[in-house]
Amino acid sequence: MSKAERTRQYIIEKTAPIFNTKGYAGTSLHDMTEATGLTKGSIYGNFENKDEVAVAAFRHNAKLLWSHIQAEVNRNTSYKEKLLAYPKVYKKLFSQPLIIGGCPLVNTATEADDTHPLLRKEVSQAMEGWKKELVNLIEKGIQAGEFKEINDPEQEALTIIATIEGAITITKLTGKSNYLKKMMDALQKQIQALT
Amino acid sequence: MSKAERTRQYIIEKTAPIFNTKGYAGTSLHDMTEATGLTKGSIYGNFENKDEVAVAAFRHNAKLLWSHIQAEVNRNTSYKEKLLAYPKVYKKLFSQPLIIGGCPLVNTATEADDTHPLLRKEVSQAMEGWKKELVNLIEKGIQAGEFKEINDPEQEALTIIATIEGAITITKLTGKSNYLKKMMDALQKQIQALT
DNA sequence: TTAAAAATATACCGATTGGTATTTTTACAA
DNA sequence: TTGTAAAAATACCAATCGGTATATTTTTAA
Repeated sequence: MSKAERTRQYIIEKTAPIFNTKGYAGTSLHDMTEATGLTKGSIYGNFENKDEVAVAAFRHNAKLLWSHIQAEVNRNTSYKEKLLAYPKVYKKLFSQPLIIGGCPLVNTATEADDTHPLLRKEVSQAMEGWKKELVNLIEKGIQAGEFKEINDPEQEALTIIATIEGAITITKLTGKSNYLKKMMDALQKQIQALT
Repeated sequence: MSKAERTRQYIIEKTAPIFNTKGYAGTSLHDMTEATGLTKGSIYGNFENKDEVAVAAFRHNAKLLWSHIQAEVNRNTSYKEKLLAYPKVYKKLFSQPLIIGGCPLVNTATEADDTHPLLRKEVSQAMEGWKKELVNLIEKGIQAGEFKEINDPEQEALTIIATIEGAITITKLTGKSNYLKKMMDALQKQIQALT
């Protein structure tokens, strides 16, 4: 890895938490130089502009969260247990944050949808990927005879995502971790009901 | 209503949609003068600072949404139908937006949680109020014999809110209105299951 | 109708914004 | 070890940021 590649990675890692907490519009170049200890010249030597850093930072955050979830999903063999990995992971995610500032999908989605087409597309693709993964787990679960017949696996997948995303929003806002627990418990029951 | 009071109201009404789409950090004084046709001097003659306008704008948006929902809730007499008013209203809210920029609760919550204590408190109170209202409807429904015994009405209320908030986020992000329909259909089924 | 008060506009402030041209330093291959 | 290319720092830019003191206009009550 060349010096430039290392610096690029370093900038992404240091700025990613800031973009996730302050948002795209709320994060300034000054925030970025402060977090990295580098100068503007250095940052702009490695990135075209703020946009490019923001997109890279989002990808970094999303990848971090995704691999963390996948590790828990892959730990289980049954499709039911694989699905249950989601509420299990998210239940811990508030008290033991993997990524500071909350879920990058929710944060970036709400800010970028009206204002930042590039970032929006990025988040949208991640969201669709997540949905696809859940639909896949549900369909495989049906084929394996674990789940009963479900007319619309996509509906089920979307509802699971919505509950998780909504739960994170509510919990971060109110600061009440028992709210998160209650909602993830409800989600567990919902998944149990698929069998 | 004095001239000042009318202007104050005018500023709130004109800036509220902008704050809801661009966010607090993303809305500039220039945006505000442009939307109102007024000058900075005029705005600052009626408001202390940008914060005060932002809070007033949020309250305006939240009130607009709330009264719209309550109108639909109050149209029904049974508690089940009152609860079903929520998915019914939100199903329409994407194609026929009442407030441009989406749900002010989600938008403001995700931006303000880490950055704007004043606004955060405001949104948090609105969220708790919504939860309280749902818990109330569920408990009354149990008392009236419409719903079966539910150990934790708060859990049910929180999950309903999470599903709605998550659904809005996903739909606004992807732009797919059939996603919203599917999730609200699922929510309807969930409410039906309470009986 | 008029004069004081209230509301609005004008003109300005320093600080910060994102971004860049140029110089200096550092990395690295020969 | 040294020369050169790459990377980083410095110094700067115009534009915009939120905010304010002051001047002007418009309400509004007498």
